[in-house]
Amino acid sequence: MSDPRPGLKPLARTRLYEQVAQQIMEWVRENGLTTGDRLLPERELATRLGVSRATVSQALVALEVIGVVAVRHGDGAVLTDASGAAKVLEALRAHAKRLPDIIDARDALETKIAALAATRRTDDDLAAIDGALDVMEADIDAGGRGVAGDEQFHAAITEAAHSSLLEKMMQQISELILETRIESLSQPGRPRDSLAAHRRIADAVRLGDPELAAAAMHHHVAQVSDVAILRD
Amino acid sequence: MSDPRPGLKPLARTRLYEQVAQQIMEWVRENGLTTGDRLLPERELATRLGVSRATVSQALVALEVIGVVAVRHGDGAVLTDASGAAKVLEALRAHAKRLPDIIDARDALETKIAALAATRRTDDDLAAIDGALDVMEADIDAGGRGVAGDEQFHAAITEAAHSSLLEKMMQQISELILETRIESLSQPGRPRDSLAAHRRIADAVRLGDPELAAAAMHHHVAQVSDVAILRD
DNA sequence: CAGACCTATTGGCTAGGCCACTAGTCCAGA
DNA sequence: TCTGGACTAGTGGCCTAGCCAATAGGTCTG
Repeated sequence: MSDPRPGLKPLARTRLYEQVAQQIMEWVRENGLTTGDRLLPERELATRLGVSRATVSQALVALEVIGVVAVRHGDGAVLTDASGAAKVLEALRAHAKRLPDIIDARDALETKIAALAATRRTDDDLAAIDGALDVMEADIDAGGRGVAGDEQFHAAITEAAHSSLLEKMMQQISELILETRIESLSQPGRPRDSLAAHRRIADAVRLGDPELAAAAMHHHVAQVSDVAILRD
Repeated sequence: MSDPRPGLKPLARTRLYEQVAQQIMEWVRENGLTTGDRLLPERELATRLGVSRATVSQALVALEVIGVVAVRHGDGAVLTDASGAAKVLEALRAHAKRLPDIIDARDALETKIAALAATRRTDDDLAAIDGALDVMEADIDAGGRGVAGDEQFHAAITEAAHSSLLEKMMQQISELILETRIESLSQPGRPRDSLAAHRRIADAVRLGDPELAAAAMHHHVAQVSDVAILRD
């Protein structure tokens, strides 16, 4: 592993683990490995590539972060679907044009999130939720539409559900949701109704009643969607 | 290094480097470091965090791959995107792929999907669903576990919901499900029971009763998840 | 003052080792 | 027969110790 030409190469700075990772992927491609197939053991990769095991390990970390492989203690490194989260997200956006779809997805996620929040919320979570409601109310009192507080509220509820996966999925569709949310709140008289609906959700979460929370959230989403659909 | 949610357990296996990366980014945020600032030397990080330098190096590789730091030989590791600090934590957390989270998400999506399928299914959809049940039953009669039919069934239900967004999200989830091998674990040695549960869902969809369908699906997911957790 | 030359500091990588986990095998007991 | 436990081989996880290479910043010299 010696640099062939020490003379002129200012930017050739590649880490060894990058080359190793590249070679591994090349090997995978050449041998036509697919999802679920197991890579060679670290020790063998190390000897075959003429590097130390630590470097191979770094390469696997890189591949793992990228999402190409999953390294399993005591078992080995297996290939996972090469279509990373980025591609999924893109596909998501491409398919997400229809508003009703967005509403369906939002209902699915937020209803469950509300139920989970009711059972898992900590006191801190509750404080955050109440804080969001205060922000929303203050804004509405001042003549605003409470958009910021609305967003903050849903973020707080999501946080209180303590489920990273659901949180991630909510983020994926959050921008899409924002549009419908703004439209809804721009209807006269809506902000007050919306605030009340949020209060009902918050109360259910406070009580720790998952079914009530889910029902309240479902009602809220349906209410908001009404307007969006009418205007569609 | 405390898990925020103790009650639920086992799959929390995180690599040390992930924790190290999280702590580094946390430290960055606490000290208000921004783009261009230099991190502590690897050796010092190692001693401060009580891990080996190799592990710190792995963490830096991960952060480098994500794109938040650039490691410069002889100089140090500098932040390239301080704004990404929050995202990193979340990405790493998401990478932990905890089983309970996946179950939560699956429940959220499939319940809604079942309800939608009940209201939107066409006759063709229904035929596909019944076909999947037939496949499952035949397989079980032949001594199999009906895995293929099971997959087919859920795909048919998802199809019947006619929501491309939810479908995409389910695809995302199913990848995770496969990775954590829930599928294999979730075969409760009693394929007949599983078949019966599927029948109940199909019947509710046939009747066009969204609430019943949702309830049946929820029960099914809960049943499957129970087994997975118990057997772990 | 400008340039060459040290030198401390830092990352890059290796070597070797021990431990923990996984899966398969085999054997004893119900 | 079948279940469950012990054993074993193979694997990744992480550590210790060390040397090499690059960088930055000082100091020395002309």
